[in-house]
Amino acid sequence: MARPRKQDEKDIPGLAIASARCLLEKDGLSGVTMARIAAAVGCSAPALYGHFRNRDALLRAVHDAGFEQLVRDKVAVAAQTAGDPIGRLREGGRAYVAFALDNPALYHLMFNPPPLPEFAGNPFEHDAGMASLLLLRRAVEAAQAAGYLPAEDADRVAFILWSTVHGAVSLMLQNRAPHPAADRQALGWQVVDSAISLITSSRASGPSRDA
Amino acid sequence: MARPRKQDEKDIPGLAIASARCLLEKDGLSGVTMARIAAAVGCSAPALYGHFRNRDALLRAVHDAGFEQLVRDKVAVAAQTAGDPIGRLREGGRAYVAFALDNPALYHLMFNPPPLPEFAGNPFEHDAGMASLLLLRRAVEAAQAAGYLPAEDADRVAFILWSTVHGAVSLMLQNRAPHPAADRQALGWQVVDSAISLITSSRASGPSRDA
DNA sequence: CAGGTTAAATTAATGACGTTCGGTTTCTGG
DNA sequence: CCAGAAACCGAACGTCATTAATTTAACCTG
Repeated sequence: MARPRKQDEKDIPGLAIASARCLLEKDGLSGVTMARIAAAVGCSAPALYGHFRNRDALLRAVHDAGFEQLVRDKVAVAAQTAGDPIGRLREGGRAYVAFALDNPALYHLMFNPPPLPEFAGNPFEHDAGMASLLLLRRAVEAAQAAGYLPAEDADRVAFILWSTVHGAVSLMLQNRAPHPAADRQALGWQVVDSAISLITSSRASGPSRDA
Repeated sequence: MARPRKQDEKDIPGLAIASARCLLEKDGLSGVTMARIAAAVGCSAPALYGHFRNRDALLRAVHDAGFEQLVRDKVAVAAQTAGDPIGRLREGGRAYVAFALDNPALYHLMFNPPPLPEFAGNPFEHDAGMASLLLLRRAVEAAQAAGYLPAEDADRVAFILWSTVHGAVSLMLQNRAPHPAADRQALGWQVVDSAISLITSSRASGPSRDA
């Protein structure tokens, strides 16, 4: 019972991430213990330390895997909305809402990641979440090419759109939306539409901000 | 060394909440341990259990205290903006941004509260956060009385405004805003102004949503 | 004012968890 | 076939939240 035979090799990193994600949705973050992950993988807890520096690093890997799936979802939407920048923004936003509502605990982890001292110096470079912002910025730039918000900074517009939708699903996942029992997806879609109206209403008149 | 003399009585609940809040901003959530809180209060760790059911309950008290301060801040703003609904929304939003940026760890706790099984059945009734939403809704209703967004549901508009600003400060506090080194307060104010433009741009034409 | 009950702490103990250590088995390169 | 590296396990350690047993002060009740 030490090193396994080659035929018995297991993909411990992959299984650990998948098991942790499963435990996360089932029992919440505090239910994700090294011992339980190991039991689900079929190894001992110390074996996980051969593949992840510590528990936070494993959770960070789950976090990254979540963003990778989110990016995949958004790329799939983008492929179906070529030539329609506003439609792409709308469908991308709806995919985002669906992802958050389908994976609430994972979404929570993605936006409340464990602090990683090794990356503290430059979180921007190592954060998988920024890839998803890049996709959004490209969609905003496409909308600008179609005549919307011509004078605005695409990064800033993308940030505001992301803020609105992220804020809404965050509040919904904590039962802080009005009428908590009501249909969450419908509310999420309304928020997406309101955010997009910030852009669509701009074609006739310039933005009305004053800062 | 058991029960203290009356002259030595301490306000353990109050001191514990204040100490926990101080530790929270200094060392993060994982630095807030019962032993450290007790040391700061000047008592032993088990003594805290006479005033709080467990650590989560103590953190929930910190969470509630944070919302109480936030509401105080917003009430102070409201007192200075009587008769100017749009100005009240703008200044209220700026006060919100300032609170979040001044108390980042507390803000994080307020919007990622520990799960309380005893209140799981009806979080709406027991959540101090909802009081702050009520203030916002009143401001929206005042704006509607002044002719903005006449046909919209005030709850829904308030939720969207809150979502936008909350989402933006949440992302900023995690270094997920563009240009992370730039002035955060300025970006927060821009977001507030953009959100308010959703309302101000509505007086001429109705909302352009389609859901 | 004596004596018993309650209240509010204390120290000690328990149990779960993350993590490290030492040893054992298997793989790999010569 | 053999040395060394790699991968894993069981046991052990330290920290932390929480509970148990105990002590002392305050509060009645006569």
